[in-house]
Order: sequence, then C-alpha cells, then structure tokens
Amino acid sequence: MTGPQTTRRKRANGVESRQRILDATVEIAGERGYDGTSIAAVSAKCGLPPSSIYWHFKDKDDLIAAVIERSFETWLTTVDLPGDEAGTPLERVTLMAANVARSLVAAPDFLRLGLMLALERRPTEPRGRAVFLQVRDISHRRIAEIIATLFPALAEDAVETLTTYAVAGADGLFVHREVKGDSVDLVSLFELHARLIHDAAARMAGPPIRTN
Amino acid sequence: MTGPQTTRRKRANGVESRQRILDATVEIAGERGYDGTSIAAVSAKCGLPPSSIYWHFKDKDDLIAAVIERSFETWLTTVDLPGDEAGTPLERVTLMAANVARSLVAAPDFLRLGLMLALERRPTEPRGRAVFLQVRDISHRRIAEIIATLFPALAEDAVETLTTYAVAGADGLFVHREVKGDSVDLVSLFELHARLIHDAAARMAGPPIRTN
DNA sequence: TCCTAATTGGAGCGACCCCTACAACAGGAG
DNA sequence: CTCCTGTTGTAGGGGTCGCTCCAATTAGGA
Repeated sequence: MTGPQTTRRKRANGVESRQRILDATVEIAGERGYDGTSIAAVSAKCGLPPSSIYWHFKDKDDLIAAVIERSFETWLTTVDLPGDEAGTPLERVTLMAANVARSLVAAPDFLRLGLMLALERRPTEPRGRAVFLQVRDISHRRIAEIIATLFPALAEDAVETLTTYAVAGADGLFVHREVKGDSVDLVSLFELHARLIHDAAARMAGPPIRTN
Repeated sequence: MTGPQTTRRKRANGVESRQRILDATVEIAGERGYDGTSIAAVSAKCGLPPSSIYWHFKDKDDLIAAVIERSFETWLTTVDLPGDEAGTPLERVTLMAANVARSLVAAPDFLRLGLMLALERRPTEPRGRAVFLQVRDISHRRIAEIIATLFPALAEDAVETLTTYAVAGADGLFVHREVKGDSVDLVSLFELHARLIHDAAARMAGPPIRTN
C-alpha cells in the first residue's frame, strides 16, 4: 500500500490500446449488436491481436459493458444539462430537449447499442444490458428532479408519469431518426416533444377547474 | 394450372410444420435478435431437423423475414383499428391508442424483433429488416390518413409530423414496458399519449389566435 | 547490466455456426 | 402393387466463434 508505488503506471501504451479497443468495439457493437460483435472483427478494426483484447478485458461481456459505460460518459459530457438558468418553464424544457437532441445526434452509439441490448431477453442477461438500464435509471431520476423543480405543484406520481413519457418519447424519436436517416430533424421533433410535455405538466399542475 | 390439382395439397403435415418452425423462430428471435437466433436452436425448439427448416425456407434470412411478415399479420388482427364510429376526435384518438396498446401487450414479438432489426446497421441489410420497415411505413400512412380525417384543417406537413410523433411515442412507450416489465400500465400511458397528440393537433389546426 | 512486469504476436482448441447432400419414409395416383 | 412427390432424418463440411496458451518484446527499477 504505502511502499513502492512511485510513478510506475502507464509504462507502455496500454492505456491507449484500451481506448483503441473500445473505439473499435463501440463502432462494431453499435452497428451489429451483441452477438454480431466478434472479437476477431474488433481485433481487425483496432489492429491489436485478440490476446491484447483479453488482456485488457476479462471476456466479451466485460468488453461490451465497458463500452456501454464509456459511451454513457462521453454522451453525458455532450448533453451538458443546463443548471439553473433563468427562463420560463417552457423555455427551459425546450432548451433541455434541444440539448438532448443534439447530443443524441452527435453521439448516437450509446443509445443505439443500449436499446439493442435492452430489447434482448436472453436467459443469462449480459452485463452490458444491466449497466445500460442502470445509467438509464440515473438519467430518469435526474429528469424527474428537474421536472419536479420546474412544476412544484405536480404530484409525485404525475412527475413520474411525465418523466417516463419524456424518456420514452426521446427513445422513440431517436429510433425514428436511426431508421429514417440523417434527413430527420431531431431537434425540431424534440422541440415539439418538449412543448407537449410542458403543456401536459402545466395542465396537471394547474388548478383543477374545467375538468371536462 | 388447370390440370390435376384435385385436393392434394397438405398431403403430409407440411403446413403445420411450417407453423411450428415459425412459432419457434419468433420466440427465439424475439428474445435474442438476428444473430442470436441459430438454426440449431430453432430445430431443437420445434422438434424438426434443420433439413426441414431449409426445405420450408431458403435460408436464415428468409426465415426471419417470414417471421416478421407473419408477426405483423397476427398483430394487425389484434389491433382491429376502429372504422368510422362516432365520437369526438379526442375520444376516437384515445380509443385507437388503447387498441394499439392492448395489441402491443398481447403480441409484442412483432415490434420487439422489428425494433431490434431496425436498430442494426450491418453492411448487407437482412431482408427481415426491410420487411419490417416496409410494413411500418404502411402503418404510418394509415395513421396519417386517420389524423388527416379527424383534423381536416391540418396542413400536410403537420399531419406528417404528428404521425411521426405518434409512432415514435408508441415505440418508446413499448420499449419502456419491455424494459420495466409487465407492471407497466401501457394502456394508460397510451391514453396520455393520445391526449397530448390530440391537443397538439387541435392547436395546430385551430385558429392562430393566442399564439403565446 | 540483469530482473521483472506490462503488453503484443500468433497459433490453435473445442464448440458452434449455416447450410448441404442424400437416404429413408410417407401417402396419393396410376 | 409400383411410382412419384413432399417431408423427415442423419451426417458432416467448411468456416467462424470465444477464448487460451505461450513465446517474444519492451521499458522501468535495482
């Protein structure tokens, strides 16, 4: 513990190799999914032999899980959720939606691979799927907090429902863009999404007059 | 053509075998995706040898495409889109959404497998993916027609945007239920979805007073 | 300079993959 | 009965899979 740990780490190019492996894997796995990702293909794409991959990662499952983790982190940095700037709730919700839309366009690998893993239901769940669902829950809670802050009058289950709806809409719109190609204007679709969520929140939080 | 076709079809149990193969395939492919579906596994599940599978289907790609086609048809029969019954637009949109939600709960294999195929981006596209996107476009047009009928004042691109949003929301909510399990009340989430779409359509179609 | 640990190179193992070849069997037609 | 056609059964070929083993190479610490 306290002994001979001078400055010896990062001796060779191990760290860079790890990044090269992850770069190659995220590209292949984002295109072909779990089973479609072969170690041989990753090896060919990153130029390192399979033994190097298995030196850096325990097995294929570990590699995919690491890819999910790193993709989520890089995606988080591009989201850059706004803190507590001024503006009406509608303006702030719209700004957030635009940010998320742009980040999904810029770094789509995370959500594409994650959704593929999430839809699978194999007997022994891959660790990457669990990791994705976990970070997804974190995002869910963050959004729920923001909604609760913007609309303090909302009941707790209303916040939960709106958050679920917000995330689901984002997923669906993302899928639409993945299917239809780059011509889809994700930002404007997210703008509509934000507006509808805002109106729903305002209605749910507003005074209960005019129920029908 | 007009000759010796008495009543000879279905001599052995060929038709039933085809169904057994499709039943086994939709189960496995709905769980594991394209690459995760092996002919050996299908053979084991349906009890027929691989040669029978390859007698009924040209290759694995053909099998998956056939599964998509049949799943879509069985899903269509459970949707049972309402014709032209009476009611306000909101009532009719809500009814449609509830129907779709119930059908997705009853027959989720079609959309689960379809979304998995749609998210993949391999160099040579599987035929099943093309089939899914095709029937998806058919659904899209049907929904667009209904929206245009319910809200005649809507501009054409507004109908298109709303249809895209409706389909995307349905996809996302479906994914949410697939991830979170049977405890998710898909019908009530679709009810909210229908209401938001209706409000958006009414606002877009209505007089442009009170823009802010 | 030698020792040691981190990393790479490459061969290869057993299992599984998709798919095929071909014999065996069933039942209607003659 | 014999044929003929649709369907099943068995065996396996050629290839890829995830993964392992181990020698070779590199660079820091002594």
